[in-house]
Parts: sequence; C-alpha cells; structure tokens
Amino acid sequence: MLEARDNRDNPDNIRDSEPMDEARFRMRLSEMKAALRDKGVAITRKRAKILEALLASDRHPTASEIHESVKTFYPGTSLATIYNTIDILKETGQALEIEFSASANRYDGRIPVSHPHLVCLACEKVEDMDAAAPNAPLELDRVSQATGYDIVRLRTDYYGTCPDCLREPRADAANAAERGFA
Amino acid sequence: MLEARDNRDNPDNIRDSEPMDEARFRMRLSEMKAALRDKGVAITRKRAKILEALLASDRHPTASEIHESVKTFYPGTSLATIYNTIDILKETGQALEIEFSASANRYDGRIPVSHPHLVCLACEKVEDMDAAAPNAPLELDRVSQATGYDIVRLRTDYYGTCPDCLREPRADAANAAERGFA
DNA sequence: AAGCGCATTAGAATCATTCTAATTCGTTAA
DNA sequence: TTAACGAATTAGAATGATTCTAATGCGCTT
Repeated sequence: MLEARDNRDNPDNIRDSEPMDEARFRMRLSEMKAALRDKGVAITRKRAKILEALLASDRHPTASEIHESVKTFYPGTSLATIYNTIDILKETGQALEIEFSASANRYDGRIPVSHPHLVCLACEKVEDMDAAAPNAPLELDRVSQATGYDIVRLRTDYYGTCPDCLREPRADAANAAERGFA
Repeated sequence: MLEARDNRDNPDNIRDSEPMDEARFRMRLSEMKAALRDKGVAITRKRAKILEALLASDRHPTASEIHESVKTFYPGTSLATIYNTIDILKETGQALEIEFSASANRYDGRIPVSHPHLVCLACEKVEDMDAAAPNAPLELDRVSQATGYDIVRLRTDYYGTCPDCLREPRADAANAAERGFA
C-alpha cells in the first residue's frame, strides 16, 4: 500500500501540491493585498498577519488555526476578526472556502453507496445523479497510487439551481421547507 | 411535483433520480429492516417510521426533517432517537451521510478557485490536488444540460490517509478516534 | 409478575459560526 | 495638536447542528 512517490510513472500527472516557495509566497501575498486595497479595505497589521498565516499553512487552515497563529504576534486578537477578514477574502475571490460546516447533514437511504450529488443552492435539496459514472473503485486506486494517499472515499457534488427553483424565482426558505415532506 | 424527464436527448445518460415507486420502496425498506435485525437491533414502531421517512423523501432529508415527519405519527419523539437510528443505519451501511456539518471549514488562499482536494481522515489536513483528475469530472455545462440544473460549482474531495499518517501513525485524538478507540 | 436490557427521553454540553453593540484606532480636517 | 469621523476590532451573546448524559420506559423472557 505504501509506495514511494514517483511521478515518472504517472501518466495522469496527478499529485498533491508542494510547499510554496518564498517567491511565490510573496507574489501571492501582494496579489491578495492589492485585491483588498482595490476594494477599499485597509491592510492593517493584523490583517496582514492573517493573510500570511493563511498562505504559510500547507494544510488549509481553519479559522481557529489562523487565530492561533495570529495570536502569537497579536495576543489580543479576536476570532471575529479572523472571520471578518476571511469573509472579505471570499468576497474578493482571494480565498476558497472548503465547507465542512455549512448546514445540516443529509441522509440517503435509497442508494447508500457513494455517488455524485446535485445540490440546489436555492431550496437546499440534494438529488442523486445516477450518471454513467466513472468506475469509482478504479478511480480511487489510481488517485491512491499517484498521491501516496490511501484513498477510501470520493465525494462529488455539483452545486447550482434546480429546475424547479429556476422556474419559480420566488423560491425561499418557506418554499424549501414545504417541498418534500408529508 | 417532479416533471417527467425525457432522456432521449441525453447521450451521457446523466439524470437526477426519480421518485421511488411503491415496489422499490417496500423492497428497500425490507432490506434495511433485515440489515438491522441481522445486527440484533429491534425494529420498533418509531424506528420503522424513521426508515420510512428517510426513504419517502426525495430530497435527502436532514435529521430534523425526519424528526418532523416522525412526530406527525409519534408526537413525543425526541431528536436523539433520530440520530441514534441514523447512526445504526450508517454503521450497517444502510444509509449514506452527505456531510455538510462535519468539522470546521478550511481555507485556501493559494489556489482560490475550485479544484480537487485530498482530505486526510487521520490528521485532518486538506491538500490540493492539482493536475487533471483521472476520469475528468463531467463538465459543468454537460451536467447542466443533462439535468436541467444551472450548475455553478463542482466539489471533488478524495478522503483517505495521507502518506505521513500511513508512515507514522500517531496516538493523538484524531488518529485514535479514526481507528475506533476512545 | 419480576427483572433484565435495550430504547427513548429531556436537557445539558460542545463546537463552529454569526450577530450585536460597544470601544478603539487611524486618518484627515481644522 | 486636536477633533471628529468612519472603519476595524472586541467580548460576549445568540444560533444551529450534533453529541452526551443520566434517568426513565418498554418489551421480552421466564
């Protein structure tokens, strides 16, 4: 299972990313600051540290991890400031949020094995996509070999607006709640 | 509610699922009950209603939605019972959990556009997977056309154990929990 | 009819996130 | 230098989903 990484035999050119070098770090940092300035938000010292902590981490930090890092420089910093800054970064397209804490979990008893999902951002329903899907076990194997991970599961979600909600632009929370249950 | 979908012009055979017919509903329900019985857990009337609510919904219900449904039959039912039953279903492979509330969100400032991720279940880090995925996910356009959704975003996460954790299993909390030790 | 063990319960605890309202900071104008 | 304004920051409360805890209830078996 545990094999050395060797990309010579990796025709798909799959790999996990490597640490950022100094040059790229500073370049990316400037980009982010420029984007914030363009939006009229001040680059305070705390905000600068938040950006640095976000870029320096090679594990996609949580708000709390960024908070810990920033606190070593500015002990009084509040978690709210981290979230505030992250919000601005998201709005300006300078940070990507990988959501593990978005809303309530949902359950599928009909097809209880991994498969792609369609998630409606308007009414929040989740539908199955019975695609002519790629052979999942095969795919996991190939990714495992290429990355050195022991991959056990794949999650594929397509996000958008479902046909019903496209048809009824009035779709709101009440609408979402009413659909579905009897 | 759901309109009949016409797959004649859908060469990829991608579609979202259709409501379960009576026969399939009952067959699946029996399967689930059998799986629970095999594990030695009782099929109480409340549990039966929970299974039915899970199967009847075509939107992948939340625990709370199942709770609402079950309460119309057994008003005194507690949310804890829903979670308990769902846990058993997960353990026996009879229900799939689509996680929207798993742990803290993570942020990527390095590559702030959608791309596949590698999620380590042991140390919880998230790495980027650059390069083309093996079986390139179906393009947003194609999925939009085939499903009638307006798809705006794709999420692709591979879950497993990273090379570091495979090499040096640590006795920390996350790791212990992952292996089933308390 | 008694007793055992699983099922169920209400409510508390936890965790991540968002909200609120007060305070502080930085810049600009007087 | 000071006044004043708006943006930044703060602590703590509120929210929402989930898990935990400890007590009670219920269905079997004998």
